[in-house]
Amino acid sequence: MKIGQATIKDIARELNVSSSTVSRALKDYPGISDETKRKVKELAEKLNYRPNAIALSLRKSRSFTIGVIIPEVVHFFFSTVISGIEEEANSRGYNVILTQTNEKLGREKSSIDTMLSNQIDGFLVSHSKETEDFEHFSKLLDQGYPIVFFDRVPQIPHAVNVTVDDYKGAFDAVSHLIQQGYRRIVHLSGPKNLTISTERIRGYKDALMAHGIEINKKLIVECPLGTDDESRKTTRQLLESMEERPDAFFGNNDMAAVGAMLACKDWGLRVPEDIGVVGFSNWQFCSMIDPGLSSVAQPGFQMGAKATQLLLDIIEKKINPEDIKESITLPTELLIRKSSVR
Amino acid sequence: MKIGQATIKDIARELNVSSSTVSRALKDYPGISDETKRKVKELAEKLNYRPNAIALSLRKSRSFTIGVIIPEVVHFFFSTVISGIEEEANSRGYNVILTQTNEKLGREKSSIDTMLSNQIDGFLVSHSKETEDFEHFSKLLDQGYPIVFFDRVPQIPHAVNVTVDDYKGAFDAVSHLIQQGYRRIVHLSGPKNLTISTERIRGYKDALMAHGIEINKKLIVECPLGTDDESRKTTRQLLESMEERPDAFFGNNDMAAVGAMLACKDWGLRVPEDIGVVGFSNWQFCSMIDPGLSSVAQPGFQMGAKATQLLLDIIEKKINPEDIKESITLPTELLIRKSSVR
DNA sequence: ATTTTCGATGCAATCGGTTGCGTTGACGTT
DNA sequence: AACGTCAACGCAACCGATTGCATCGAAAAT
Repeated sequence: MKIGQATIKDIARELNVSSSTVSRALKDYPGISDETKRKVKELAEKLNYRPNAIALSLRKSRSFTIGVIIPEVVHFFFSTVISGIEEEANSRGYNVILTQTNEKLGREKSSIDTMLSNQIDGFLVSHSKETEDFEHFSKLLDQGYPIVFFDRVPQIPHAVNVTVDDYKGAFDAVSHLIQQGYRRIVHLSGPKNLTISTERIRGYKDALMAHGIEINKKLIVECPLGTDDESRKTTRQLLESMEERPDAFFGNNDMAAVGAMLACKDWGLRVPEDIGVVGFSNWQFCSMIDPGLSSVAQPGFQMGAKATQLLLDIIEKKINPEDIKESITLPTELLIRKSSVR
Repeated sequence: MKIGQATIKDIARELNVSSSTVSRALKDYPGISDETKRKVKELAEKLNYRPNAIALSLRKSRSFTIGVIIPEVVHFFFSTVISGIEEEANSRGYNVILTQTNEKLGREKSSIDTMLSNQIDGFLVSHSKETEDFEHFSKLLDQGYPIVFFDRVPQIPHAVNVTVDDYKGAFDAVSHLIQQGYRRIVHLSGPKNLTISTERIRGYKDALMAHGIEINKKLIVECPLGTDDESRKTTRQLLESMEERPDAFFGNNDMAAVGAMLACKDWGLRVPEDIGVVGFSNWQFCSMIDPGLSSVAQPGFQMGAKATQLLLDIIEKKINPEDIKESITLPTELLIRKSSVR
């Protein structure tokens, strides 16, 4: 494109050979004289020749591009995942095209459409909060398109999923709170239609049960947005309405945990003396706030890299998606800071 | 691609017409009978036909894809910009392909190469910290490729740049500190080869001078990494070594400001009573920490959207880059929180 | 009845690169 | 001299869609 991008034909014309010869010379095929190869390569260098990837894509029906569909870019965890994706894809010679759904199902579907038009070689998907029906994905899988889901994974049999160990992360976090002597532990949960949310709820419940603490459904409060403002309000209402006040908060994410922490401070409670708080994700700010926020670290970069690695292996037929029986689960790690230690 | 993506030829064969007829029927060209149009569209719908964007790109020498080159994805400000880019590009029918340089000049150059191979229609660039020579960009401009630079803009005459008003942001921040009675104000600056850094330094100096305070070069300390750890150490050293201690910190970014704040707390100083702190960027965590961090907000989303809008207008020849005389500057806004008010 | 007109459609080149197969000519062999 | 061998290269089809320029047949005009 543009004025002056040299093509194989330009080289061929200049050297009075056919374009096939140029093509073969550039790729060191046998059956081309060294002399010709030399001349072709020289001229290619001089003209600053760059193969046209579009033409190649058309011919090979391969674009060496993968499509990433993600709820939000401005999100510490997701941006970390993107970084991992970008690194791995780049090192294996693939491009990354990116769309964010802003949590809208409609944009998820239209993203798929434009990506299909662009002949991408495979999808990396973390679905939106609105997505409850996964047919638009299973249709793609049936048609044979490679897809790897990460973090927000759908309930589709035989889908290749990469997640972190949400269950164990939650279990560890809540166990830690219990060991520190907290008993009435609130879980500020995520939307119930997300597997990550239900897994964390499961971890929360199991940790309580493992320590002989009865589960009180009133202590599981949904914070669908996951913002600090939302959880701040929710927490205040909770403190106002409950006869016996909670003594700890386990947030589905760090923003929710911070919101709870701020609400408790507003209410005159001290963290960690009166209230223990643990978050999930280990966002950057956890170590910057006072007191430092304990949090369950999720390896976002590794998740992106691993998902990409799987996808490219599937695309390049190095592995068969049907051989992957269960979800890939990456370990989480509880990082203990001041907010939960008394 | 893949098994079963229908093409125009499939439709043509099935209907016993030529592919030209199908192409024209789909686009409602005159000269095709209504009957044929109906049949073609019906079958296209049934076969779930999607035009092959790759073939179109080859034919038109246009890919409807723009390339974004950015230092880091995991960065609140840049991810916000990406979000703006993605929104604007998407709404105008363009794809976004993304690469991060991780602040490496080499990756900046290789990104350009692969993007050129992929026939992208234009570039959006924020250059790396390593980049001090801009020839690889000016060469592209000479060849006629549309480029819009944002935030980290190069010193190339006639380049189209989108920045925020770094100078005024810094000027306002420092003026505010002075008004609050702080006098010995340290500036934790960014790398000197970035225009954004030098502009902020200029704003810092001018604010001091405007209030009749002498500039002390020892109070301008470079924090090239811009991490909280780095500035925490730098600040500690500063507190240890100076005979007359500073009473305020203006950070080149929020991380640096937080680092300073933490170091001061470690040192037994109170914020804002003993030390005033102002950051730059207004990251999410500014309102979550205690005390809340005053900061200069930069409109990242708007910057991304504006830069994309300009780029697409140049690509579509709606505007001529040469008509854009000066840099586009977006307003900054000082948000005052507790960290700088006594 | 012959010519003109025009609606409806097909042919073939094109974008840039790849690749199976055929062609050419120099050389060696019998 | 006649034939086989092989290195070196060209031809043309192909990937999917677009588009200027035929072409064809039937209705309208003469």
